[in-house]
Amino acid sequence: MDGKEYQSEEEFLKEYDSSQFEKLSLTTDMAIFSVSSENTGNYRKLSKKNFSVLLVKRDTYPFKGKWCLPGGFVGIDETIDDAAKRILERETNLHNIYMEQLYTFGDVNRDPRMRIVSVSYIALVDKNKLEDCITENASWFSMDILEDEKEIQVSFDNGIEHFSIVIGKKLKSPTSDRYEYIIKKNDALAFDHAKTIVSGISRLKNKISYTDVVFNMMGEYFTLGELQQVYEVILGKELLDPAFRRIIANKVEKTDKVQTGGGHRPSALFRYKKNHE
Amino acid sequence: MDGKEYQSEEEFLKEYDSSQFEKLSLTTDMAIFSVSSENTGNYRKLSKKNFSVLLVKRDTYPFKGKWCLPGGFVGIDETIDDAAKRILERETNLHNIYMEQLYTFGDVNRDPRMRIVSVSYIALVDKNKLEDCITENASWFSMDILEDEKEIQVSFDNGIEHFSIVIGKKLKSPTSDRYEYIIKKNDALAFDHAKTIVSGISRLKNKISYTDVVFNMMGEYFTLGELQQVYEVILGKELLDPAFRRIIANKVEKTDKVQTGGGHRPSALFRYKKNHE
DNA sequence: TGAATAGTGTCTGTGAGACAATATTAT
DNA sequence: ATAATATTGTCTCACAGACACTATTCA
Repeated sequence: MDGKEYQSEEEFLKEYDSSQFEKLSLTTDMAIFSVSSENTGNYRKLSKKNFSVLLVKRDTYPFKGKWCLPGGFVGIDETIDDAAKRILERETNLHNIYMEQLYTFGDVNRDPRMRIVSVSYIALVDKNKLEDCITENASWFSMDILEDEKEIQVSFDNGIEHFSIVIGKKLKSPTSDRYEYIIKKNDALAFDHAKTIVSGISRLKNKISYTDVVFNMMGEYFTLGELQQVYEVILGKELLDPAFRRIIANKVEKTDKVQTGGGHRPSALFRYKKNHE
Repeated sequence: MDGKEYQSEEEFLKEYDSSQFEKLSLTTDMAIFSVSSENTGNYRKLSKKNFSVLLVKRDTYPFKGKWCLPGGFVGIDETIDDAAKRILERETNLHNIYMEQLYTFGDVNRDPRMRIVSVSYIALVDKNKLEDCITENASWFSMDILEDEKEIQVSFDNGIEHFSIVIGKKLKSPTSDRYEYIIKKNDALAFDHAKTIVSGISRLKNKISYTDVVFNMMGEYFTLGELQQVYEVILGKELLDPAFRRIIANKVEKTDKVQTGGGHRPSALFRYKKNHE
């Protein structure tokens, strides 16, 4: 595959439809993220929030019984974005979901059936609409993430099943921020989707601090405490109130609505301010 | 392509090899960037630097006579990264080049021949080795970039030919930093490579400020003035000396070599410091 | 009343922007 | 001597981290 030398671009391109370059199958897989809430029992306390991902149980070989990301094939007359959108809507029953291309995985043996290249996406779902998008075989898993210099450990839990993965990280180059991920432990996730999930988490974690993507996970109205919890759960660390409020100050606008009933001072409801400076 | 409803994941996956999902061709295209130098005539002055990209002239249809990014098909038994590396080495005669995946372009009609999806990469070449990698039909073009809120204009020049493109930008979502690019003017570049180049420029422009990727474009030894020029040319703006030196202070280490002969105070030669804090 | 969250004030240190000043060379 | 770059000093202002304090609700 590698040895042949081409004398010119012309010669090379002439071979574009030769049998040397067999066509292959293309799929898209989506890491659909949101933040789930869990009651604490204490009426005063806020609900515990969990960074969550939507997984689908495979009931056919290969990887029968394992969990995987929602995905499907890209049609020959269909844009990759369109395919991703189609799959997203089929899997969540929701529309107008935020979605962005993540990475294209192309290892030769990532699918045992045949050569399949996967263009992965991340998608973000309103945390108040988790219930609306549980279709057959799909389930939200909360994720507990432990990360250090060398590896990432993620524990998944959907209330019934529990499993965890360990992924090693290695910088692709000392000059870059790109990691090569190596699956060290994975009993429950199909294909290379463990890598996709970890890449997606990393993308979102970065992006939350320099874009407004979080608001795709919020309802129209939200309290700042709620918003802060979402930041904290994604970043995996606690934030100081005043600092947090400074950061998001010009991204949101206060409405005249308030939220009461929590056994504590009521909180103002805010709204995302589009086109802020 | 869109209408069919699947009762289950199983039913869906059963069809994985059905004719509904025809296989397609996959290529990779590379935006290979570097910084070229141009003599100023004045012995005192530093050479003028230009942000540059390597283009290849097509001598076959479609787009015969147009310029395009180096690229080629991904083999059925070949990783996408391997294909990219193979093409990069074929096109530049250089090894150990920095390379990272950029974006996967999958519009249905992006290639007039047939459905071809392209996984694009950016690559960065040592600015002292530009001459080493001019193969047949390939040429370095310097780029003059004018950017505002709505569009990007890039003028290309290789000393013989000159042309320019205009690309409109539109945020894909108000919450994101992702742009959709629309080609407004393009007479000289084949396929959708104008978009690829603009995406690549944008990626590099961002990445230069939070990673060390610049050093892939520098030789082993360099002066801080030279390094600053490279930053300036990529960022498209001038930097203040003290600020710049503060930023890169712990990324580089001073060597005992100096560079003289410039009609001005000699400059210390620095080296990239790997594993800095 | 007290537990819990909501919301604000302010001190401090870090770091970027800006400008000024000095150093050193080849012609 | 001069034009050009090399290099360092320092002032100021913006902003993040940290901590303290006040406000308000409901079982």
